Amino acid sequence: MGRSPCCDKMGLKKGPWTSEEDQKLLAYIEEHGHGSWRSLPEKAGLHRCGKSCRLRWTNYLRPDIKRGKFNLQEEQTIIQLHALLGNRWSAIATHLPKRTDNEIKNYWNTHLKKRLVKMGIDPVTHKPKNETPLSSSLGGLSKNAATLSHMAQWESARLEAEARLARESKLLLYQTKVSSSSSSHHHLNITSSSSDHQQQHQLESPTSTVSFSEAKTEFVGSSSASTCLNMIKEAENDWISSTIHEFQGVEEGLTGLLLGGGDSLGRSFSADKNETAGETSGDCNNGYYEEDNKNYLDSIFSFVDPSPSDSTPLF
DNA sequence: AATGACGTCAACCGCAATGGA
DNA sequence: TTCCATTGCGGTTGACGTCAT
Repeated sequence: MGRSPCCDKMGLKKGPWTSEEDQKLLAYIEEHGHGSWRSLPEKAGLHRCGKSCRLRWTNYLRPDIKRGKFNLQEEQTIIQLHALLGNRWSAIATHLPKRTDNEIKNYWNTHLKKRLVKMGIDPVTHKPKNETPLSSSLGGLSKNAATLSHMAQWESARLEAEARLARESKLLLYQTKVSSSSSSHHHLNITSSSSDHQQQHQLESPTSTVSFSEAKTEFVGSSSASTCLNMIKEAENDWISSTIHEFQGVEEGLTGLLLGGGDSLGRSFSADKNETAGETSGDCNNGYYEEDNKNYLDSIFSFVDPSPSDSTPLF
């Protein structure tokens, strides 16, 4: 299997994008769609490899991207989905529609992972690092863990299929719209009837300073494609909503854990005391963390096996 | 004010998956 | 079925900003 030679070509620019490059890429995609990424740079007059262009588009220039701080709901969703899916960033991103996989990955690595580690939870397994005392107190942990693992595999496969469908649908939708709006050079119209609200994103690149106030994203209808997307999105949202809802069934579980997580990211929480506890007590505050860990595990295992409560089983 | 440590995140690298010929 | 070009994905890097000393 040969590697793509595009990145090996000499003379291609690398590194941060300039506003001029952003404009060129944006203008080209608005008018023609991205088509083949490999041939795009030449056609768009960019001295970049196609891969670099694709990355810049998907991670930054795309109009349907929400930037800025993650809110509590998003943080919870990421942690919950990570517990299910592991480092499947693209699958996780599917359920945070306006966030890119790269952004989620970065956020996890720089914020959420550290928070879990600080609480003595293994960010890979989402289990306490020192499992022995806690697991014995919980009882049946290994059985539950196996169940969780099995379910995660099943869900993982399902999510992949869903993500693929959603991607294909979005692509179809976008291409349809681009071809029908070729007269507009500065207004990028993307249609999605699944979106209740029309949003105008004003994005400002930390690298370049291109303003997207002109790249108005207007969601107008392309009926068949949008209907298709709608259906997929509704099904997806139904599932993820019920899943997250189940997951959050033990309210003091993850939510409590997050609220009590307390590190520099406590910015979104009013958790001064917890921050103090987390940072000043170091690894000594075992009682505090054990309680958190138990809540955390409770939330996961309630999700896996809700039988003790009156929750409806998911499967 | 200087500088070193640390945190953040855009961008790159390279492998895997996919799809068309 | 096989080969190969292309795309997707996740891990990693490095530039830049901020904070601490």
